[in-house]
Amino acid sequence: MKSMGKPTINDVARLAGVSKKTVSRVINRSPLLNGETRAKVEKVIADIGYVPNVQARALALRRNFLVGLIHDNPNAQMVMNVQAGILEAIRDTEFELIVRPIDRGSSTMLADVKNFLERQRLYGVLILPPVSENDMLAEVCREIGCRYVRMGSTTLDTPEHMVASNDSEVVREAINHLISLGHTRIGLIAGPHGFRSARERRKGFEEAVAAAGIKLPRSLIADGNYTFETGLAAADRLLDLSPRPTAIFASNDEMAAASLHAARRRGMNVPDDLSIIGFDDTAIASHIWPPMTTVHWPIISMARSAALKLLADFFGDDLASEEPSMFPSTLIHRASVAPPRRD
Amino acid sequence: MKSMGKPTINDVARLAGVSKKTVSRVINRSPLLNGETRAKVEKVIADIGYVPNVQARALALRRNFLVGLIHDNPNAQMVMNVQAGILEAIRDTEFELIVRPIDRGSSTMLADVKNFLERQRLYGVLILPPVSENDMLAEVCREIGCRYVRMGSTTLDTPEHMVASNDSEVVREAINHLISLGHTRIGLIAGPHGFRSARERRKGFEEAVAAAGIKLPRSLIADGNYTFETGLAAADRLLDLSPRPTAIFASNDEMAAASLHAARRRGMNVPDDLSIIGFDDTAIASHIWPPMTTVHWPIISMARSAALKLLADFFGDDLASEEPSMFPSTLIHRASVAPPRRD
DNA sequence: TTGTATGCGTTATCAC
DNA sequence: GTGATAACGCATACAA
Repeated sequence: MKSMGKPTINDVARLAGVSKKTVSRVINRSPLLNGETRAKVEKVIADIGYVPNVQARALALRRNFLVGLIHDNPNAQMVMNVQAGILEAIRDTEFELIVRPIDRGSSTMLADVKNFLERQRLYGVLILPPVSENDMLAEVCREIGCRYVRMGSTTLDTPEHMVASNDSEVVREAINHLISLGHTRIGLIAGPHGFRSARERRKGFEEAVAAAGIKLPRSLIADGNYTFETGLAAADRLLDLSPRPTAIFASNDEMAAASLHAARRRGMNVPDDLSIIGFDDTAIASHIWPPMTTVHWPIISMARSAALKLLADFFGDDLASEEPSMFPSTLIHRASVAPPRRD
Repeated sequence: MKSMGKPTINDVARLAGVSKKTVSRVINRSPLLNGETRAKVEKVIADIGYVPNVQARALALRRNFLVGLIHDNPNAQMVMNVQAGILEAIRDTEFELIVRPIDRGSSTMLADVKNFLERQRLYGVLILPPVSENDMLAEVCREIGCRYVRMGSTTLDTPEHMVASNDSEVVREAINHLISLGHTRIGLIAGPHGFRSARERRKGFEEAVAAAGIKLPRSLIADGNYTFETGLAAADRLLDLSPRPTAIFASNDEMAAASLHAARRRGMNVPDDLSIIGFDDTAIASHIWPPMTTVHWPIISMARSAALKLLADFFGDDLASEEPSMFPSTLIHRASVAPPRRD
């Protein structure tokens, strides 16, 4: 009896009276296999509790059954949501999730990622914004032959490599809502330059304002960095203006929460003295007081779908490859918006 | 020239005129090696850009260079913080992080984890609360021979397998602070039964109240589940009481934020009508208005330290094994606490 | 449909 | 100190 330790494919083959290759075929669901043989092998596998060795398999296949998540410090809640979506997609499969944060400013970023992908030989990677907007990164994946799917705020790649939302459109809708309520002095807290999502959201804002024939002084646009602190500074700049804006659209929830914070710090009332709309619909939006009107960004669904796309040829194309590539965001009405106060 | 694709250990051996094993010794820093031979091999490695194949290595060593994170749905911010801490510890090493959420109610949980560990052959795993409190899980790790470090709110294991905080102690301090301000009707929103952290925090609360000679009607303790929604319900129950509590200690920030939400929904003012203290010091605590007094739980440091402990024998014991096992939490004073209003 | 021989790239054994 | 050879456990090519 050589069956020390964990049973291997050899043990199964010996006990079932077949060759290793046959066992291998059973495991990999080869279609051309006698039903009886298959049943016999499967019984042995179940009996002795055989589990294929992933390392050996990875070596032979030159490929791991790991899904990578590449991201560059967007906010915590978003990364968690994405992870939740991916994990939902790979639940009950043999895939596992490996997390890889990178430093988008770093000059060695591309080389780092390349190194990472070559070393780990992942089955595929999901790339989050904002790094997902970097075309060279996608090019690296293609070069190496690593599957990839990018997430973003607008279409960046072909459908099988992309899952996107329609940010500019939904922001237009949000701003129109403010305008229809009577707001004309609306401030924008923009996201960081270079972020496609920031550009798209700003574009939607500017288009809506322009379409309504409202002229937009440059001072009503304050730059933020998607963080609470920069949001606070931007909101303060906006609220120092005279006349003050009666509404603020912040390019993400953190900065929107910061606007609320800044307003209340000055003793202002939301929404009576100031209406606020955020973007993302993260937990904080519904947890703060008053509950905040915001754009629901279907990040979990997007991530799940992206993961399914990534695994399309594993699942056999039928389902996964038909995953949608566009996920419309929607405006969620809560309590941080009201008509402007009559002066 | 057989050097297609990526260079292997064979290429290095051939070019350097030595055997594979010698190259292997260089890679693994074997002490018994001629300095000249080593230099020669290292030059070739650098010249052709050889990188060891992790899959082959994993197969031969029966062990991967992966660190696992096992957790069961604590809040998002906490998981992200832990990931940040781990990633900080393994930055610039060959280790990668693999994330594994599990279902603590599931009857197959232990088997699932065992399966996961046996399949992936991780270098080690970090276990987050509340599952970290499950001794059988640790036993599974030991059985399999997988390194592990548990995180928790009190000592659960030997120092090399444990990183803990002193929850009951710091909660006592927090409650004493309320009492010193003149509060005598203090409500507790407890965490879920079965969570050690919940028990520790409740213990600290009860001890402080008892020590001050305050009698604690059962009605002043409301059960929550560490989620915003259950916090909301618990806070409502507390605020429906007559007389109302003048202060609430919530066992985590989410429930504390919910208490603030509930109070403001009734038109109450925080801290004038109600003082609130939370636990964790997650982002929401400082982002909401008023900024919330809470207990800072040094989760990132704990996670980093836990990861270093896990990698202790890889790094060579000197540094990592001296990582502290106890991380004291501290009370952060912000604006959600004030003396009780005179009736 | 099934079996045989061989490769994947590393580490371990045990000689020299 | 160093090298030949055998694991490690699975998949692929090609035969049968």
